[in-house]
Amino acid sequence: MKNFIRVMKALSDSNRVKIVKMLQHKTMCVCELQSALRVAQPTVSKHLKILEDAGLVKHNKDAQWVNYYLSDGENSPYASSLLGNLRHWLEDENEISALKERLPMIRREDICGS
Amino acid sequence: MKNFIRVMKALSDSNRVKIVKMLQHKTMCVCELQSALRVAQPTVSKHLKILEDAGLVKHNKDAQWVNYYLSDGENSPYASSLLGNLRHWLEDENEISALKERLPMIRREDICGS
DNA sequence: GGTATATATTACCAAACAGTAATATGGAAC
DNA sequence: GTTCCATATTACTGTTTGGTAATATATACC
Repeated sequence: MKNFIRVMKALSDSNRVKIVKMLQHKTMCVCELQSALRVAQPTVSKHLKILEDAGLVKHNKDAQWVNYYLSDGENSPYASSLLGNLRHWLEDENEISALKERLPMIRREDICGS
Repeated sequence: MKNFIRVMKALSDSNRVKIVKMLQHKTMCVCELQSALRVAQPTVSKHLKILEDAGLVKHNKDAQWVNYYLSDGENSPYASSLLGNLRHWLEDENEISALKERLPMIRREDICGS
């Protein structure tokens, strides 16, 4: 039950859902996500922790950057199923497609290590 | 997006998930749900409103009782999908199976109109 | 009509949550 | 070493949420 609730809660916030939808297109570091969502950096870090605790995303370190990417959900059938559904869900939402269009312009080199 | 968030939020609370799992077995009125969950009556009513707003349950009136039952999710692909998954999800959880065992003993005649 | 009962609504409280600014951590580059 | 930069953590704030008690609504029964 707790794991199920964790996944549902993680997907109950629009900024976290946006993060998942963006990570469907590419692995992103924190500063790229921050730039895409236009929120403060600690806010992004906190959201990522919640998504990771729910088994929805993972990360690995690349020098000073931390790259986040979608989990395959191997450890949670709930995460796995929802991630699968989210591949096609919300594709037509303006909030999401607008983000998707901006994605190619959001590059680490232009934002962080300027 | 708003509808998706509404469904996720609705399923982010263990008492609401329990209500859904119980309604998989039978239509129930508020006082039966209250007795099963052991919470105050307004708490149940509030949870039911949240579930209904998300398109997960429906109700109809039967004299002074209000019977709640699972929606078929026709108005929300998210509700529909989650309700489908919840048919088999959480079946092995102690919290859920304990409730299920008590279900036959929870009868409107014994609780409300005593 | 009046009373009893099932449910919904309101008003309120404590806990959880999303957000921020300030600070700490840790690796890269010098 | 020191400095710089990306990220995480802490401390705090306003808002949301789950819970309750008290009250309102609506229907059944007399």
